[in-house]
Amino acid sequence: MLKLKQDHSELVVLSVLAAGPSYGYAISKDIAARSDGHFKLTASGMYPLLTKLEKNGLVTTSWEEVKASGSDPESNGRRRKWYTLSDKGQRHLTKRIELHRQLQSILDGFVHGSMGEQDPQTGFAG
Amino acid sequence: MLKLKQDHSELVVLSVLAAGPSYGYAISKDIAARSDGHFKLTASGMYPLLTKLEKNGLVTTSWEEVKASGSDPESNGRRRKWYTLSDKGQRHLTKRIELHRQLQSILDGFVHGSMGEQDPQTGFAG
DNA sequence: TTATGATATATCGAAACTCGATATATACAA
DNA sequence: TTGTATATATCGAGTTTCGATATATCATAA
Repeated sequence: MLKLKQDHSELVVLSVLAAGPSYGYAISKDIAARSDGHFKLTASGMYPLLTKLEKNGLVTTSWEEVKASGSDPESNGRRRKWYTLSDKGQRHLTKRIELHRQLQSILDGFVHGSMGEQDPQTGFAG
Repeated sequence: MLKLKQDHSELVVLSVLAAGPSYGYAISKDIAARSDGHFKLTASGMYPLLTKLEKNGLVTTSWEEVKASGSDPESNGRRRKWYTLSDKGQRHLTKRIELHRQLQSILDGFVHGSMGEQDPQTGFAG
């Protein structure tokens, strides 16, 4: 299990939303699935983050009432809060990715040669 | 100026020490120079980090008295605290780099294709 | 019917981290 | 003697982290 800092979480969530609107729980499952379980963004990390993104105007939101197939039409079903990447969000993501790549590039300069013998192509020794 | 989180700072400092022993101030200058000023690890970030590394046994330390060339032999000069990467520290660094590369690899999977038209080789649009 | 797990959103709070400001002291050059 | 560089270190207000907790619906099987 790899730890995701908020910075990385934001990058991943925005990237997921760049593919189309989604909601907290689905994003969480999506991240776990697409990382083979290596990344896990739990509720306590997800919702404050989504709230922050909304507050900063990077996403727009809307509620969906999820009715059960055979349920009472009068009853309130589960509620889903959908998040859609805004234009501002897309621009932010683009900059964020540029910054991420720049960081990696410089970081690699430091890391390079600090590991002794290992395959530089894969980054894994075992 | 790119922000370095403690995780990254630790990786960079350990990588610097993998090249040979150094001390706080020199490491700080080294990092600024080798990153063309993009990374800056200031005293308030550096010393707590080095103390933590020492506490965890990743580095060993020793003090050096830095005498001025023409100074009174009796006077106390400046004091330098040298940090040397321990075997445990080298093993930790190796694992840390593997983890870093694994993280990047998965992160790239999410980021890939979230930027629209741009050169995937360099990661920079402008 | 009941209980177990999945779906779904959200906050709390203790611990850890961040980073500019601050403190202290020596060395050296203008 | 004044300013800048060298050198280590802590303080503290603000932010981040993340397991625990709370609430409620839905689906399935015992």
